[in-house]
Amino acid sequence: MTPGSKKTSTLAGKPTLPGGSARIPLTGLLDVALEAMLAEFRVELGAGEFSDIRPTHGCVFRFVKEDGMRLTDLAELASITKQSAGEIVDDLAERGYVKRIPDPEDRRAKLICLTGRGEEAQAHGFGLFAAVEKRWMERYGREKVEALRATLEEIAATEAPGAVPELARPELAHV
Amino acid sequence: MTPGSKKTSTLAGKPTLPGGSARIPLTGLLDVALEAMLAEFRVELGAGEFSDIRPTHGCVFRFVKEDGMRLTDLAELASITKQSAGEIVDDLAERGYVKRIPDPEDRRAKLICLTGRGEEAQAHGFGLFAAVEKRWMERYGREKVEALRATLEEIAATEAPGAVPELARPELAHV
DNA sequence: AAGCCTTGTCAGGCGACCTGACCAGGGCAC
DNA sequence: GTGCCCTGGTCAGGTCGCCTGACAAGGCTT
Repeated sequence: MTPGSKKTSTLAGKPTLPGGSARIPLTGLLDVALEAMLAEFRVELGAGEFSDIRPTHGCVFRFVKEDGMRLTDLAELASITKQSAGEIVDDLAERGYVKRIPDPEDRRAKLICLTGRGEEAQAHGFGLFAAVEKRWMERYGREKVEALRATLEEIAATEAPGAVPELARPELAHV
Repeated sequence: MTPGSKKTSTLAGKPTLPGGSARIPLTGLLDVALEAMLAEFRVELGAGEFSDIRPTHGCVFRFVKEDGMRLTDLAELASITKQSAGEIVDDLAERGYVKRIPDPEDRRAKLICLTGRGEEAQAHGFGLFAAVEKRWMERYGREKVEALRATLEEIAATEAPGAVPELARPELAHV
């Protein structure tokens, strides 16, 4: 395995305990699955038109609202400081994926919005994620992957309702 | 959500697509579940006797073999460079969790071994992981968590057989 | 208008990785 | 045996993604 294949969230698991009867911690399994999926995603993202998008940029595409969002709110959602968020947004702005427009309601604030190219990139990335998931259904069975998703959706809605808003509000799930 | 609650693997998901019908990428769900579990683990680890163990150290406890392991092999398993692995091992050695003993078969090499305290820490961490999983069974239902584990074990055995050796060799699973 | 919160930026620092260069020891070919 | 190349580990230096601290500009309350 090549270094640079992205860090594995450490402390995440441990194969065998001296006794021999050990189960691998669930965290280790989640980590392996996550990294494997992300690896496929990154390969495809890197091969396409939007290859200058780095993992760090993800928080913007992941959380920014359609009609723009303040830096402070973005930082809050992404669980990073506003300084870090600002840096990421700067970078994405230089690359033409987002722009800052003045917030009409507060002259201190700016709304971070995707540009046209930004929306293309978002849709592209989203499509890649869907493609990877489809491939995994073929690889492991549709039912298994769907059951996996269902359980994880329940967990995510409980553990991080802020990060997955529509799961926390079921009435929006069938729009 | 406080910054410092550990980075969320970015690029991992995105709630709603302009259209509205979006599914959150599986990566985003895996990420939320993983981070939530690790958060519980870290709180408990930080509260106990082994609070000086940092996430980075995990790769050692996760991968080191009972009878020792060469740095190069550890680095390979953990998907990091041997330089990075060396730094981590240094740190853990200063804290008394591992020691390097000369490899009898190759005078260039040293075997990285857990000390007594290291083994205690490993067992402790392992116990914490089991406790978190048990709590999740109570929270989400035993069957769901077990199904989750079963699917993830299959995925892990396929995607990263090296990192989860005994899953890749089913004959060892029932020792 | 005074004082106190916010919004976002500037400056500086740190941890966890990386690449490149290197030495000591091993494993051949000859 | 003596070159010669390969491998295990270390030293040096750099990058990236995040952090804390300090602060100016604008809003809100009294």
